[in-house]
Amino acid sequence: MSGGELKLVEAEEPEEHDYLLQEQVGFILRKAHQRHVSIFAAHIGDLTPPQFAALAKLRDVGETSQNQLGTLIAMDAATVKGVIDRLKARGLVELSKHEVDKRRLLVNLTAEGRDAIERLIPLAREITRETLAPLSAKEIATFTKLLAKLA
Amino acid sequence: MSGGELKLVEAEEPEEHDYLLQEQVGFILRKAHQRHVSIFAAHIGDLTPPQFAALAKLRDVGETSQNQLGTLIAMDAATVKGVIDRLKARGLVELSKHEVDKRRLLVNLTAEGRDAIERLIPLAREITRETLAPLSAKEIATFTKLLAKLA
DNA sequence: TTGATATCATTTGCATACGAATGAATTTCC
DNA sequence: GGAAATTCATTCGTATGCAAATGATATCAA
Repeated sequence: MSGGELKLVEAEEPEEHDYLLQEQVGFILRKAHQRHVSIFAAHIGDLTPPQFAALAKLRDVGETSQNQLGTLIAMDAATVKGVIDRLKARGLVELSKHEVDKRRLLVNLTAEGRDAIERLIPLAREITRETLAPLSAKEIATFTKLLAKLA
Repeated sequence: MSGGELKLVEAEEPEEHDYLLQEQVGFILRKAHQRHVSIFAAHIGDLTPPQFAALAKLRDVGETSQNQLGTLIAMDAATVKGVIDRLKARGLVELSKHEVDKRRLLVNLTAEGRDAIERLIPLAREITRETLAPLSAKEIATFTKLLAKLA
């Protein structure tokens, strides 16, 4: 009977597993993110992706509260504080108190910060290009659309 | 002349930017990863994704050196050390010295670690399912294939 | 065989990332 | 108006993640 034979074959490969880490989205997502960060670092060595995100968003929206900025770039309050502290220490952003709502800490680009982000944006375009380089133009469109659905 | 009118319209929207952070792969990749980690934590609260990855891979390959394990789960030597230290402190893995090559530190699951990973794998399946829930079956196949190309 | 290289692991330093606790200020609602 | 709930920000603790330096061991090659 084939049932008996199958059992014999299985006994010869007891290490067969039905759960493969390499196939789980979470694991691949983590690796893809790692690769992107590595590409980023190769092009922009003196700024991290979160720091760049903060500057780029401030360029978009102008002065905002630290918390609001955090929401816009998907960082919780504790994380965004550290990022802004470091940008402030480097003179790329400046902080001020909100006149009306005394809880709020306003963040804005300095002249130097504005120069920096304008200078870095072409490099950021290249980083995006290089990150997506393994895909064709059509695949890029598909991938970006699906990824956005998951984010 | 329409050229003049266009200039006027542009002058009314001086904040127009040609670089949008929300559209960059790196930024969306980071958000998608964040969402996955959040889903993971909701299902498996007492283990992080990297810790789970280490256990799952040890289940796959059996005893290996710490460095080799790091390669298999995409972690550098410094990071994997911290992960293994914590798993060892919780009794889920055990360490031993390689008999021949004295540089190597062998890592293996304990009985408790094996029980834990077997128990967690069904939850991990559900985590993968929930992470991909915004996509249809066909989209999942496409997305996974493209994501793997980027990782 | 020995000197140069390479590999394995550890440590240090820095930068996210987030939960939880805290305090200050504001808003809501009765 | 005032208590309760909410919002903004900070701090603490824990856990990745990686570069760089270091030390121990192993391998390679002249």
